[in-house]
Amino acid sequence: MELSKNFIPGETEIKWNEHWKNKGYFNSTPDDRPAYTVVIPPPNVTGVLHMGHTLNETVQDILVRKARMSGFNACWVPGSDHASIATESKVVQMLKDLGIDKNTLTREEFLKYAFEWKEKYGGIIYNQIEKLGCSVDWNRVTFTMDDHYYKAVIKVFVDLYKKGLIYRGARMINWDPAAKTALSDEEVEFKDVTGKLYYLKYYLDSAGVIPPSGEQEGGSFITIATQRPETIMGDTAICVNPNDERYAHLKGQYAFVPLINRRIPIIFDEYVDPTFGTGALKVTPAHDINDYNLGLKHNLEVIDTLNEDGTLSEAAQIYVGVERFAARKKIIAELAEKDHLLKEEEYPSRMGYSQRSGAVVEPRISTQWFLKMKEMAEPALNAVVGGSIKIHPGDKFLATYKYWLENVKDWCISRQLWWGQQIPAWYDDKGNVYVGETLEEALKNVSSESGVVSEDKTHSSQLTTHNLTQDADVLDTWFSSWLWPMEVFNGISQPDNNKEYYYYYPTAVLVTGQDIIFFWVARMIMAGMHYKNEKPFSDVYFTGMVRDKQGRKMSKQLGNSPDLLDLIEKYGADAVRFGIMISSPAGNDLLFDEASLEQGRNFNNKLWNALKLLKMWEGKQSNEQGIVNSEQSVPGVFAPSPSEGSGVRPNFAINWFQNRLNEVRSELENMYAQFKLSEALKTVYSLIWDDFCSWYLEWVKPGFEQPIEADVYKKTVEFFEELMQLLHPFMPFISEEIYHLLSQKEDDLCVKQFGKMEAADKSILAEGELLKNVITALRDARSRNQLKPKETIKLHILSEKKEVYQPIENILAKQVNAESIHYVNDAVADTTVVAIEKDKFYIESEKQIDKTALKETLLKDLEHQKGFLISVQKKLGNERFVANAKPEVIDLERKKQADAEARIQTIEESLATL
RNA sequence: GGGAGCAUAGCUCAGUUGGUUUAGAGCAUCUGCCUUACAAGCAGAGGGUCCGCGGUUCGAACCCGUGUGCUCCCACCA
Repeated sequence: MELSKNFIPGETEIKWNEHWKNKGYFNSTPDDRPAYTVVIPPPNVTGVLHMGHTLNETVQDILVRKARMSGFNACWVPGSDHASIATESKVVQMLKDLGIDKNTLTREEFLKYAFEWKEKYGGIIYNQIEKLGCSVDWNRVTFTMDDHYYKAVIKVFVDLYKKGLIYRGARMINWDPAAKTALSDEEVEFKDVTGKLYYLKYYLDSAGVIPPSGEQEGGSFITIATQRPETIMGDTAICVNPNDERYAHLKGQYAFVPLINRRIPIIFDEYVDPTFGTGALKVTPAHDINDYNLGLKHNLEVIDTLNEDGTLSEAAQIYVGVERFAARKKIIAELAEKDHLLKEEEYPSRMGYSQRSGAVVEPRISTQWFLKMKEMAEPALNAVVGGSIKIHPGDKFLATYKYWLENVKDWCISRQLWWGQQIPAWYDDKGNVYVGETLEEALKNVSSESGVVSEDKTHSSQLTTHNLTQDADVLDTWFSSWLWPMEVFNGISQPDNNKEYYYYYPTAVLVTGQDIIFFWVARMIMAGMHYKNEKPFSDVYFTGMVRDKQGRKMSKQLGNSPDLLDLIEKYGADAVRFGIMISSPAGNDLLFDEASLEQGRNFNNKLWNALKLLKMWEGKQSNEQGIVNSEQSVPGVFAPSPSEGSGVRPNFAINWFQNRLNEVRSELENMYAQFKLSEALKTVYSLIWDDFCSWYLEWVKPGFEQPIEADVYKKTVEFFEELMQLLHPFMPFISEEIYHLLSQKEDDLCVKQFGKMEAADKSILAEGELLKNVITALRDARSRNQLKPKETIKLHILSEKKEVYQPIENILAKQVNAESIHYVNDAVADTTVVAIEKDKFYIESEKQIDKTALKETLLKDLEHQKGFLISVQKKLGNERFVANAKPEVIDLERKKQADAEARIQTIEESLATL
């Protein structure tokens, strides 16, 4: 079989994706094995996967594949989120481009467009997930507006309403004037901005009757500082601190709102900070949460001067219909003109922006539906604080989580949109509310606007379904996503006798971004605790944010957000997965650089070439399995003395690598347990590249034109297979491909179970290290003496423990290109000497050696050793150290001392021979 | 304003309850190699006052205090 020069990912990926799918490997049904369930954080249905998703999905796939290969019934549920605001605004924009105004459509017409849009673009993310190699169960695809899911959301709403946890009321909420909907507190993002503080004159009504004219002179006034002069028309009071002597004389007085000359009272409240601004505050209950509270306390009128689209309303009297920020400019100009503007100054402040539309959020009083959070929060808090849900990495987020839940406010769950689950509440013309999963059911559950649920038969008998109108609003997207881990198994819609629900829930681990800890993670825990009295997942793994290599957030404007499919096209899915994982320290932000994908591609190539090497050997094996004696041994393969009794002769390289594998497998288990996936990948990478390719394969490599011993070949193939298995969760395609190319097989790697773990033999590993050190040191010496790789040397070893070197001398000779190895008892003249521990290696070559350079190297080493010896001696000379330190620590120090002394002696002797 | 976290090689990070050498890895850099798997490679090397200061300890990158500089989260001061 002819193998291509380099690994070609494209075809391989398609081939294995199809094969895996045909075999149904990733489809899960409950069985006797323990379940390992992961639910994907559902991406927006019409979105595309960005690098953050790529990281997320890769992490999940690694965990799921590892579990699948470790005896678990792995089930990874894919799906997508209807993302009400995001999708609706996209659809509205699409309609606009077609020349259609949403307002001219009926709800049904609009939803028809929206579903068409969803059908058209909803498949993109699924395609990307598949291309990336994600081993999800495609039979379980769930969308948050699927029929059963829709019903589940409605069911939960009705249930919580009946329990008195959901209520409707007029409150100050965050209003998005662009999307024209209410937002939850979490959907508002604050940014620092430099605003301006305007100092305005409010003339006092000393006489109590006559409104001052605009150009009034000499009249007394009170100065108010405000950032938002366009809201003055909504002012209904001026407030000062009762202890502020400057304003004590204003008790019972009134002032006039500039421009419109409305008369407002001056009130006193300790809320006002006398040291801030002028110590006097204008109170606008309709447009500021604090003012709203003050208004409630002092029974002030509420004048809403803004329309829902952010333009000034009729109530403003002036600039009606003008957009709020344009109105601000005009009002400032008019205030200045009419001598109401004393001064303006720069002022740093924070402004709230809508997470979705980017519009500046307007505090607004509005009637909305709310979920009481205190009751929901406590079990969710205990689940994490009590340790039954573990957050990774560490407990970096524990404090944040705890603080949020302890101070959580009620959740505004209604949205003035059409795309989503419509609130199952109906109203009659008397203001009564009927809540139920269906209209018929709702009729049985009438309640007054603010009242409690009652079974009022008189109402229901008089009313028919025609008299009622359903609430036009839909529910917040997160009010559906918080049921995700349950409802993907129909746990809410059909909880009874639901085998799957009991088998798969709670899920194993949730992998998500730390930015949605409140939106989603905390609320899923709430829903889980409330409806199943069981956590939704045992572990939460937070990935960091993906940034570009300069540390900037990825964004369309900057053009630094690469297209996933382009990257897969260019480097291959395995390389993309490798690249993003290798640069991804758990929980920290990741600086994305295409260079790491190149590294992944290069790694593919390395694997491919190792495969090619083995395929070359495959046809060239010696048949005398286990019979060849050491004198006739295949060059390059060391054949040590037969092990007692067995007749099978272990080979040092094989023995060493077997133990390296054992050692690394146990390290990997620890890393997986701690979700240190990036480190795990690094470990596998290094095991393959360094230990296997650079050392092991070179050690067992037969000489030119020589066959490889059949046993050795067989073992090497097994090692390679085992390495592919370790690599598989990270790089599924190439590992599966190589696994099949190595030998004919019936099974597939993606479902091959890991073998038993074996303990590693430390002494063999130590011997391997010694061998590597000797080889490296000798190569370094060669390099310093400018010996060409082809120039051979004669190696003389001066050691008290020949028996250590004899078994590995074949390997050693080959690795340092020595034509012979001799053991000596004295220094060899005119050679380069290398000292390792207590042993000396003399390199004899035809080339003249550079004594100066050699001397320099030895002196440098000597200096280092002496310095080290002093530090050790200092320690051991310290009585208190000897008295207090643990015996094993002292022994270690003594050994260090002895070693250092021996080495110093070796080096000095070597110097003497020069 | 409240809270959390970070600071180790040019860059990105490891460094397990304080003692396995005078601190490791990958990338980048430098040197030598077209060696019959791989130049997307091989071999080798250089590079660090573990942010500053103080303390605890026989012993500190690690624990404590303090200063400096970053990052994030939360919060209604006009």
